[in-house]
Amino acid sequence: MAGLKSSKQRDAILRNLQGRYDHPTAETIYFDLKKDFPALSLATVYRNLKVLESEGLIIRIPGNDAEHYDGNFHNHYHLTCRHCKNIIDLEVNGEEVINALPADFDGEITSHSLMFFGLCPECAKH
Amino acid sequence: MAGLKSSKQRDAILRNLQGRYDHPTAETIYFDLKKDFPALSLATVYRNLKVLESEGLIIRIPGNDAEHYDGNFHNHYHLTCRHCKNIIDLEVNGEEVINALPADFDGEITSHSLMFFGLCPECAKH
DNA sequence: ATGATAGTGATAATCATTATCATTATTAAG
DNA sequence: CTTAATAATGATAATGATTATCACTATCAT
Repeated sequence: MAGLKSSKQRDAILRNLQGRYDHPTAETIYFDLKKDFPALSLATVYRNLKVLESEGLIIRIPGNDAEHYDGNFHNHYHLTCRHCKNIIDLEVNGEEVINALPADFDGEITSHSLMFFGLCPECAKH
Repeated sequence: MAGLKSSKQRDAILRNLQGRYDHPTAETIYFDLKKDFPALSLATVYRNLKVLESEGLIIRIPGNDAEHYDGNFHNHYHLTCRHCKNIIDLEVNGEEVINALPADFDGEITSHSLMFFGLCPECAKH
């Protein structure tokens, strides 16, 4: 990888993200890792989230307030619930999403992110 | 509409957004409307973009830096180009996107936004 | 071992977005 | 046509997430 040296902090951030199924913000990860790395700096978390994202190891989910991150993106289809404001994972047939693109599109697609808006099953019950 | 009074500024913001096919930020709209409303405040633009969005008249496209807005969303499928950083519209078969949802999903979907990442046709040519 | 360079922690700086507030515009009712 | 209620505005201060900076440390190829 182009000019990247390994770092315990970066590894820990990636492992943290891969070991959970919610979509934390930089700050959430920061407080979480403070237990293992008391000297950890918030700036380091932000820095490495950017690096990990550009390496394609995690994805960024733009939220209303802060950026959220996801380290388990075999599927990255999300629903933001307008009631409880949570961002939940959705199972989606990715094949069909790709097929929705016109055949003559001549750009280059490396990934995609499908975001649904509405109510999560929990809130839909009222 | 619940407790909304009409305002020239809000109308102008909506018309501006509907009359263009790029995806401007609040600031871009602000400078654009300054010509017609010299006294316009940036806060007014931000305020009304929020109102218009919650009324479902425009959509918000989270960008890398600032929020972008779109007033022509018969389709709201976008590609963010990793090279030129532009956000361009894509023609997409929305039917197939909806079909990608599992039949037994019991939440409620009101809208969706499909974002592709990669290179726009222009940048793909190098 | 060592030199080159990427990474870190601390903190200041940035800057998009919000909140506040006195004033003005809009609207419905008398 | 007043008037009272309240939403909207413009100006600006405040907020808060993200970045930049910098002195120092860790990593790694040679």
